Amino acid sequence: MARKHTQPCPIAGALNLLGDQWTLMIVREAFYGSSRFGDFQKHTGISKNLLAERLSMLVAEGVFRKIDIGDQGTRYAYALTRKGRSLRTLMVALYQWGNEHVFGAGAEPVLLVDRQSGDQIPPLRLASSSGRDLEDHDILFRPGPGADEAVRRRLAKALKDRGSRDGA
Amino acid sequence: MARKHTQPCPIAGALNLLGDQWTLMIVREAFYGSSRFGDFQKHTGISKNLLAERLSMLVAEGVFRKIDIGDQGTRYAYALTRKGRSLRTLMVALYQWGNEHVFGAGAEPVLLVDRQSGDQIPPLRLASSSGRDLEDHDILFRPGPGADEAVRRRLAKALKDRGSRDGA
DNA sequence: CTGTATCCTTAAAGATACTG
DNA sequence: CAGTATCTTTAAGGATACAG
Repeated sequence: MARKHTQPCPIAGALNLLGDQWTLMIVREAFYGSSRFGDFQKHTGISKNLLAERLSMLVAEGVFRKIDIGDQGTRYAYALTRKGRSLRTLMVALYQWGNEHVFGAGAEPVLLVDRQSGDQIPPLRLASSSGRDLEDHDILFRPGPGADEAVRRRLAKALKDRGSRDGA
Repeated sequence: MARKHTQPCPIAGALNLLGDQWTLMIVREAFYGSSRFGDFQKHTGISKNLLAERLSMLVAEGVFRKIDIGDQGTRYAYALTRKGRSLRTLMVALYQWGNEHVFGAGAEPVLLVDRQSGDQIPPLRLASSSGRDLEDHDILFRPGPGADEAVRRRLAKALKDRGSRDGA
């Protein structure tokens, strides 16, 4: 990561934590059941240096917690916290996009299956509170309580740009 | 990007394209309505060098398409393709995770709102084909048609690891 | 306006060796 | 096993100038 984004933006904020080649690979491994330093290293191919730095960052950020599992402090386990487990949706979105658009139908490397039914998990569905399907056009970006002036201006301009685009 | 992942894995594949600090910021700008080189540059703060390289990569990968808008080939627009627009779900997952876990309730910089109802868009819901909510525990990772031997082995081990963890 | 070409600086990644 | 410490290499990022 060359530089951190400073804008108050959920995308920028999430990318500051997760936006590199390794972090989400480590999280993936955790979903696969890895919990030990060596497991993460072996399965991702990351160097020990980087892995140590990323894990401690993720622990500091509350995505993993580090658990001492005895043997006079020479063995530890890394487990996803609630915050880490809540990356589930993001991971599934990545799986589904990668399967469909990087590898394509018939070449999917990993399928997500519902344990109970054995059926494939259907694509994440973007829906309104009433359950209606939403397209790009239906999504509006509004400043939230954490927005600063710059974000407000940006979103106001976005509204205008998209308005004219949709009119064209 | 230091190195591309080589494993046949949807996460690795998606990360090869999107896993850096800038690419998804550019995509975000496109969702906000930007379409011009200068717009992307101004709103993200990326350097011209990098932006040119990223945009041409994204065009080559079919995420954007480049449109000549006259003026003897000195003006272009970049528009998301269907592949690019299908990043919508991933973007929403990032927005929602960033809002909730990076900024937190009451400090969300940008809210996603349904244009028709004006209501906030509810969290993406991970559900089975029958509509049942799915937790981490319910997701099984199965080798797909594009899996190689390494992936099959990895997933077999994951099944075992998670099995024993769930039993503990 | 939309880039390309260079150059320069910094930072990330990788290898190796070592420690509790 | 789970790291830390160092060193070297490589790549990414940024600035500036220039061109169609």
